[in-house]
Amino acid sequence: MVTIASWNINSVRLRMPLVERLLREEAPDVLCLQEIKTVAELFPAAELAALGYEHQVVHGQKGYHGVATVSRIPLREVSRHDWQDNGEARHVGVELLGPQGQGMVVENVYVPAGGDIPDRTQNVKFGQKLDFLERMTRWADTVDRPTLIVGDFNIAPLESDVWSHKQLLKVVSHTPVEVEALARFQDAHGWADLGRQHIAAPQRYYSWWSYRSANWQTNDRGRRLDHMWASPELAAQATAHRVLEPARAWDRPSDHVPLVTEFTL
Amino acid sequence: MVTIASWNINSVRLRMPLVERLLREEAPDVLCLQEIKTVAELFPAAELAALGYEHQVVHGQKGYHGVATVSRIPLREVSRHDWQDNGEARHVGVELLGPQGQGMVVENVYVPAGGDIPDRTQNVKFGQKLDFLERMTRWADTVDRPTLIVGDFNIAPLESDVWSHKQLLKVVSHTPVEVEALARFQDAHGWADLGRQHIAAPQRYYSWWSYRSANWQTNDRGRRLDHMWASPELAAQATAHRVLEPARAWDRPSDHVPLVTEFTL
DNA sequence: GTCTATATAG
DNA sequence: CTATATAGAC
Repeated sequence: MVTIASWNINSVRLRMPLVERLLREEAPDVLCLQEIKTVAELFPAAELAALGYEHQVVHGQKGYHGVATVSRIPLREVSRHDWQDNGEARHVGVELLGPQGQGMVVENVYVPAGGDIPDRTQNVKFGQKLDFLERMTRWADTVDRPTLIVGDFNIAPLESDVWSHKQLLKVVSHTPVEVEALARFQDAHGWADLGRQHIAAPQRYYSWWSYRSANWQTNDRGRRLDHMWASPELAAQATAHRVLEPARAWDRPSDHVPLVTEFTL
Repeated sequence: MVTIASWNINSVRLRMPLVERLLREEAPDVLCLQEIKTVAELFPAAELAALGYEHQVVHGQKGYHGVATVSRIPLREVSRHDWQDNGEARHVGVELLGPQGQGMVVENVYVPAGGDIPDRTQNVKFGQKLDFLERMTRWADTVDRPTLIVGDFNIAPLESDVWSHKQLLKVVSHTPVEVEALARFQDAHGWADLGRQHIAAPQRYYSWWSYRSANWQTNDRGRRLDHMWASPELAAQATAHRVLEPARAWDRPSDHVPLVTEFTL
């Protein structure tokens, strides 16, 4: 069995106590982090190694974005895509090497948030987000081996992925143009949405609650921005999937919670 | 008996836990704070009142400087001198009104640091510091009732007020021109230096250790920048004086430690 | 080194 | 609201 987790940590240095808690409580074999907000030199490599996650690939940048995949299973970096072509660190791909993971490819991605206005002409960031998705779709066309892609997609595609479909139709992350772009990406490889494979729509499923909303626990204005998607042949081996909602209430939390999937490989 | 404390707190909002600890451990009747670094609206008035310090005068400003005097004894504000004439909040004077303090005047002052270069022509801040002291001296000429002046004077006048007289002769805070300006201020009213009245030179007496010096506890490169000076008739009633050095090692400390003096009034 | 303010991002 | 980076102050 192999367990893989994904978490937008919103500064890994600030939240190492939370990362440690996740690793102790869930003990995933692989953890994919997004928004590490640090360069590789300042990544808490030693602490993670001490916790058993000695295999690490870090694609960081100063202050913003940045992704890292750490593992108890040996792995090697196989790609670093820059789907925006602007130097931002938003993806790293690895291949698991151990007797367990055996050749499985894990793509760790942090899709751009896309700014506030859902219009290419008024908001360049929105255009960049769509461009990112389009280039990622072209890449997906070429994927020819069992692959898992996880991370913060910054899009909640389904109605039950948001607290109010109607009120979020014009809010970046849930607009039809984004949902359609994500659907094209999904179709390009036939990705299986593992989250919804285990927690089927229209069940409530959120992975992110804004810091700005005060009583987030009561109001529950969440969105499912984080995903774990698998090649069809891999999806059949995903035996369990958890959304660690309690992590949103941990001390000084990330605004995202971890997702965990178990595979029988 | 009346106990009066003075402390450059270097942001009162950030260090309220330390202020609370001081108030619980020393229980002074009056606490004079410097460098509160906040406007009066954001001063932690309610917390201090809850600790028994319900009488408060706050002369704050946004981000920089700012002084406040809080007390268990009733008091009234009697002055707010702007000895630099630039709008900075560096002084507030109060009169104690209770049956204990009875008419004692407490002047709370934060003398400008003065920049790095001890030369008026090269460094305007150094000139402003000297101007401040000169105007404060003209004011001292007029003091005609028992007065205590406390605060961060930003000058260490004696050789034993610094870790190395020789190495600090050209360092702002211990230059002869500053020491002479402070001596003129002292002579203008005949202020008694209560610190040195109780811990006589050449004994070591420091109230400040720079954040920048790494092993400040071992190297002990301190300076006596904080003072409590009294009118001659009041000085005779100062029965005890303490320098709370341990406070420099408290969690997330100020770079200054509190001074406490007890009076039999 | 440790603060505050500001700008930018999410 | 919660982050990071930077500048200025001490």
